[in-house]
Amino acid sequence: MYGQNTPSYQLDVQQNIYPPKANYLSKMELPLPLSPCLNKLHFTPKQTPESKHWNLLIKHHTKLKEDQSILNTYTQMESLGILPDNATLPLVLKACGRLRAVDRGKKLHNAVLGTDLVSDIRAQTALVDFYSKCGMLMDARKVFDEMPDRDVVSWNAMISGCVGCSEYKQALALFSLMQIGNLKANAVTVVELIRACGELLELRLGKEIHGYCLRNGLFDSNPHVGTSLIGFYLKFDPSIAFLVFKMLGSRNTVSWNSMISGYVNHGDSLKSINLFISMLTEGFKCDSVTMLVVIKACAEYGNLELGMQVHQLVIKFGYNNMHITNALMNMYTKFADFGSSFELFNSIPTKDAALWNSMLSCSIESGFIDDSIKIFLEMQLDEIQINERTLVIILPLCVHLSNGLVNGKSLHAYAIKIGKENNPHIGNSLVNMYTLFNHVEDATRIFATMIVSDVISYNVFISGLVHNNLTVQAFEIFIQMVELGIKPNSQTITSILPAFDSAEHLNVGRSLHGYVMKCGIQIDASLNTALTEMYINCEDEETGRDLFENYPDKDSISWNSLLSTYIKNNQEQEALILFHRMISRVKPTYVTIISVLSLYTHLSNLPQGRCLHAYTLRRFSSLDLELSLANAFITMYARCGSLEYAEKIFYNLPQKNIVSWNAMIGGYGMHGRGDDAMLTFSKMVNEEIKPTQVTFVSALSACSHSGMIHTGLILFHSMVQDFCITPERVHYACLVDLLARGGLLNEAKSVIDTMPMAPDASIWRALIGACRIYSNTHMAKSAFESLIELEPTNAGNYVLLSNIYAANGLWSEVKSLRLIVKNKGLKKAAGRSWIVMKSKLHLFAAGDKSHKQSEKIYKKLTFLLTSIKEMGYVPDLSWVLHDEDDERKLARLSSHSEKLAIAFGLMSVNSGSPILITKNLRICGDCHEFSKYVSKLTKRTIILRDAARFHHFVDGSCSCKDYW
DNA sequence: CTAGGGTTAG
Repeated sequence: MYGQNTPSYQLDVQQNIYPPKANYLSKMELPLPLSPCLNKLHFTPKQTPESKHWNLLIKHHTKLKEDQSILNTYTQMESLGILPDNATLPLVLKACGRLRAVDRGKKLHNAVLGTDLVSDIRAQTALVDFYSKCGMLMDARKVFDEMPDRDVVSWNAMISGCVGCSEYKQALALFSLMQIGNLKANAVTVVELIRACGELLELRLGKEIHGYCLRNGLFDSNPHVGTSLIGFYLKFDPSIAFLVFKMLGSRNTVSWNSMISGYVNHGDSLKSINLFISMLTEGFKCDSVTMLVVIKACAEYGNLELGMQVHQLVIKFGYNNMHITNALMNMYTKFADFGSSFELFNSIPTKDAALWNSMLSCSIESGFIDDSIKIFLEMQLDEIQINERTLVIILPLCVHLSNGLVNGKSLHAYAIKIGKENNPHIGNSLVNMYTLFNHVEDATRIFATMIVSDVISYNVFISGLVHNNLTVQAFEIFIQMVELGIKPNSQTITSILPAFDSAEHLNVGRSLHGYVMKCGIQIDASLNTALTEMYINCEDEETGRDLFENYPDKDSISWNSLLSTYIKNNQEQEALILFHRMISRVKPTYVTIISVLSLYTHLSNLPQGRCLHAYTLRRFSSLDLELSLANAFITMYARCGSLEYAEKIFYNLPQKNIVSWNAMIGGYGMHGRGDDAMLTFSKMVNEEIKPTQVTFVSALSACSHSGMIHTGLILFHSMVQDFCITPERVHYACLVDLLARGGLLNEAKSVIDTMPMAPDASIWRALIGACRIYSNTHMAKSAFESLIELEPTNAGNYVLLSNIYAANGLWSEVKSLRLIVKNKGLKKAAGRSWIVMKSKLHLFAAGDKSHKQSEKIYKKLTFLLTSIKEMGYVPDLSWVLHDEDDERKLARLSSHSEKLAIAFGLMSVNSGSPILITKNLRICGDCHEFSKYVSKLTKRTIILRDAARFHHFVDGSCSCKDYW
């Protein structure tokens, strides 16, 4: 049977001619037909002359490291019934092991069973190697145990197999057995043992092996030994590793690389760069790995120039593999040179997942979320398998997407599909994602099923709980980790401290501070910042301040944090003083600018805002580098009354993101320019930017402020139908506001009654506000009852209803309302108006006489009132809530804070410039009329920002068309 | 039978 088949095989072989080219096939000596009972064996174990050629061929491929060719050749041999000889079998098996060709290897094993190869020590060793490389350690061990005799190499193969299969303890146990058998370990043995000790973090044992090496002369016998010792000590202490490195007699490129990379991984990039320089000056050859490590060091060290020099070296030496390109990309990303990173990416024709992942990180880092999503999709179009690292990179992006939770969940499903749900990094990212979406239950479930819960997992979970205000749970998890012996690090404390943020938490906060000192947790800048914030929030400002002032290495984050704490606590003066101290010491970051900007925006301090703009252009060279900064300036200019500047920045942006568009649409809306808001909205849609929930809030309220009821309704429907955005409570609030202010009170009410979630206070307030315009006291009263159920202690709510009663002359109702407020001990916020002159803030309260020029201001005010009365102005006393005689009411009305501010503005602002006034509450109706008349009388433009919007008073009319 | 190398928490 065998003989008959032979000719066809000959043909096959001829088609695949290999060297040597001798016409060996014609000389082929056909084996004798085998007896049928031996059929199972299929091959003859006999060696034939031509089998020598095949074996040579295998050796040839081995030399060239062509594993696949080895297997192909072996396939040919198999079909010819030729067995590899004693020297070749190990080569084939090794190739099978490297290629994880389990079936081929097993088949080969079966084939040699019963042949004399079984008793060959090299063949058996090769089987041990093959099985362990394929992860079949039990099979490997079985072969090993049944071996008739073993030498060091067989022991090494078994030990190495154990290490390869992460069975480190078994590897060490084998070493003991070896010593009992009086067999001397060689360099290969100790290299594996050192690796095992390293993986087990067994410092003591590793040192013993180190001693064994020294005693047995293994330390300098082979550079692998020293290098693996360096790698081992690097897991504990780079300075010990360096001692070993210095003692090394036979240093080679790999040992240098190991030490250089060790320093980088320990965050000591400077040492690693210096070591690289010594390597060059001592004349050692570097290779592509050296460059790879040094690129990482340059990125870490943060010196762009050095990094570019290394890049040039890479080009000069001609190293370009994907690893190098990837490292360079990451370096440029770290330097915020996203363009270079992108260029490198494009320069490579075939990209693997790791390169795509780096491209994704680069894009995310550059802040363009939409581009990042595009890259993620392109990556899949390029048929790149999304791996667990991709997921870890992309998951944090979900929080910024309009359908983020859905996207996050499908990524979660994908992780399960590719069997990576138990990957600790995936677990951490998922816990993080779910907590940010306030899905604490999902996060808790994932955390509970995580196999590896290290410090990082605990930190992520704790900060997630803190994010959800679950202080008690966060603290419990903290206790749990301590009890489990997982050492909290500085980030753990940094994560948990924000949970303790009021005076009653001071003791817990202090004890955490004590814990830090007791455990010797290093206080880095961010932990110091967290402690500072904790003390300030817990009203121990002195300790907080001390911590801040005495910390030597304050980074910009420390400054930014205290700055924003002051801003949050309305300590404006402290914030500004701090800002000026800061900029003389460290370079402010865009976070600094955004915080200070928010302060100026809040205060309507346009002059200072403009100064900050100029300062930023000087310090940051261009706003384009940081889009969020540009967006913050758009908001600032819009909210400080200068739409012109906002537009200037907006239209000059080389690239806009969704926040830019939202800021501009919101800006137009606030100024009552609904048409422009809608125009901008359609431009945005035309540019294929997908509007988000936030966009619709801005756009809907723009319609509302401009009385564009019809447009608003269309927009609301389009949001659901065309943009697939499920309306949230805020959107219903906009809708109610839109309808109610347009006079469709019943329709507004029916929206409230049918909306899928419970209305909140702001929705009821919108309805009540509209009831005032349309004098519907009945609906106002019932809405009010729902409102105070939600917010019983907000004095403003009572004032709102009281206003309506007063306007309709229902004085007894006004009185009883005031009594309720008085009995409950509620205080309403005082009305304040201010004007910024030459960066100085002039603040006025009603009836205020504290201003330096008070006398002149009142004189001016009296003059204005008299003049406009002649033009037809009639004071509307219904805006006075106090039940007094008309004379007192008039006096009160005449000294409202906005009137004082306007009078002062007219006296002090250059004619020609508009007068910019800001009010903390909504403008009073009488003051609104007053402003219209004054603008006509004085031919000045008055721009007033109240709590809801802008009013531009020009020549007797207001931009809000009395619609507010 | 053996040492060093790219992308992964906020």
